Amino acid sequence: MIKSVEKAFRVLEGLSRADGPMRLSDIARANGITRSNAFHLLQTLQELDYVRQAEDSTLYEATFRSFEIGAKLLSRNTLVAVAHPFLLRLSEQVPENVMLNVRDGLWNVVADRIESRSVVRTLAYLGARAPLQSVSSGKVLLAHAPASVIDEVARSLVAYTARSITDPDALREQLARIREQGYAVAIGEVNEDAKGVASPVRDRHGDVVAALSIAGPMNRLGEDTIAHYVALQHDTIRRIEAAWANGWRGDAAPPQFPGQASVARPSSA
Amino acid sequence: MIKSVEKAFRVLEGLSRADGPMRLSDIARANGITRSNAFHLLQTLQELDYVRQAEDSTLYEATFRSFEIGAKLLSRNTLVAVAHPFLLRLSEQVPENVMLNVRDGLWNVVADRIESRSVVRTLAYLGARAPLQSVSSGKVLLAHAPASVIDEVARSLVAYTARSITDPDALREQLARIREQGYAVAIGEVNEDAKGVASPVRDRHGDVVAALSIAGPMNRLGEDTIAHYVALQHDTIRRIEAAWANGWRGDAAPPQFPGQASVARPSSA
DNA sequence: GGTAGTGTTCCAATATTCAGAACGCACTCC
DNA sequence: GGAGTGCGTTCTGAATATTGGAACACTACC
Repeated sequence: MIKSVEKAFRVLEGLSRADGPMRLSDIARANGITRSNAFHLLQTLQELDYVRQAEDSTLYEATFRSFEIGAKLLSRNTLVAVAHPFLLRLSEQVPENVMLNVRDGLWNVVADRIESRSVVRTLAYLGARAPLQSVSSGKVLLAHAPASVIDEVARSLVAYTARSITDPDALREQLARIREQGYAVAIGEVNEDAKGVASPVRDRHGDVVAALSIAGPMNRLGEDTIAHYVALQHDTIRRIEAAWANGWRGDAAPPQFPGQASVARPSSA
Repeated sequence: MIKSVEKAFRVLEGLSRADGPMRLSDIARANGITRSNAFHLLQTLQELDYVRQAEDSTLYEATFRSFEIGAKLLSRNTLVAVAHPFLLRLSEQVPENVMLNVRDGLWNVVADRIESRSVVRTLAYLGARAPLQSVSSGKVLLAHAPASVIDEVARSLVAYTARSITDPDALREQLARIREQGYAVAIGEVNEDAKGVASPVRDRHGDVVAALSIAGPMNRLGEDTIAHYVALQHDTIRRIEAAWANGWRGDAAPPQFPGQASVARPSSA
């Protein structure tokens, strides 16, 4: 573990989480490092363009460059591009957030999302992470994940709310049921008032690569509604899979500009 | 400039740009470092959860964690959240990509985007960066940026295509016109076949904080169409500004999970 | 079964990084 | 107005963290 690298990322993460530009001293304090150390780290991050000093001020803030790394990752994911219009269509038929989720290690990540037009809605920011076992889409992804992943999750179950699953066997049973019925439901396992339904999206080999989910406040998602949403999801997924299988290969590489994350050339060879 | 930090970011950027998992040796070569050095860097990034070894393989790939940093940045931007539904509405009236852009230093960044349903469309992945002077939204943002920013851009004009602006005075003139007429057009200045229109979005103080843009293939965007789109944009922007000014304060903080980018506590105080 | 390449481990040497002190500056509070 | 506090930044020397190279076990390919 290279220490300075760890510190740099911690500092950057801290800045991205802050709700405004931060002072050097506070950054140093928050990360338990000296001011001069923080200064060096920030200067480096600044040269790399991940951090900027707010205009004519000495405060530091994160730039959107870090967004670029992750976004590039997503744009490579042709599924997200293919699915987007279908999500839109689905979103028009449903007064809740519609999301496309992928598994990232032991996490559920929101890869795309259409916000509901309702005023009351659940939180679902793009890129949001949640433990696999605690959200509906995560359960779907987990149910179809390699055994090693399931084992690891089962080994480390923690309760986030009263409804969280904590018994490994109960989890495995639930996953089996999800595989059988083709969808998963999560009720207030992360957020007390939230409820969600999710169904698996498969690639042409039949492997589950994503989960389409609909989530909203508990009281709007009764049993009948859920059943209706599952039907809508399966219908949408059928279309997505067809469009994807139809050889849609994604856009060509986006244009590159100088200074934009260029690869260092090997100096010798 | 802390070298190990720089290398770490270069490696991560490289991985995010690659179109699949990479081998250690190739990573080392691509960054001009030794294998053992690359190994240490990757191991660190792995512990920090920015990099993962593809299942039962020795290949390395970037995780979506980097996406999280950037996404958090965006989610903090309440404008993006407020504007999203309005972008959707606009997108229904227009067969092109609809984008919300913000300025990040000297770059135009796509902060939100609704993809067009048309088959032929321009590239617009979320988080994409382009030089300010070369895209329509960037021109709008530049036109309303502090003088220091304009100066810096004017000082370093480079031609990306034949149509790129290279004369500083011409640029300033164009910016003045943009401020006057309330919108900007860019024609094939980045991508030969692409054309875009953009208009400024202001906060309650009247400062320009974003640009709403519509972009598509050249042949679909004639003069009349442009005029029509500008009208639609201004209409949409009026609604966005109203909704935003109406004290919409964004969602509460999203739930946090352990292990998720936790802040190191100061050890002493 | 040799050769070439790999990912990984180990070690020692030194270049790199860091803590601390020092400085000028902007504030605040008497 | 002047002492005092806390700031961002610079500098320096000490030492530690980082790095390159050699070595290893493995695999893949002739």
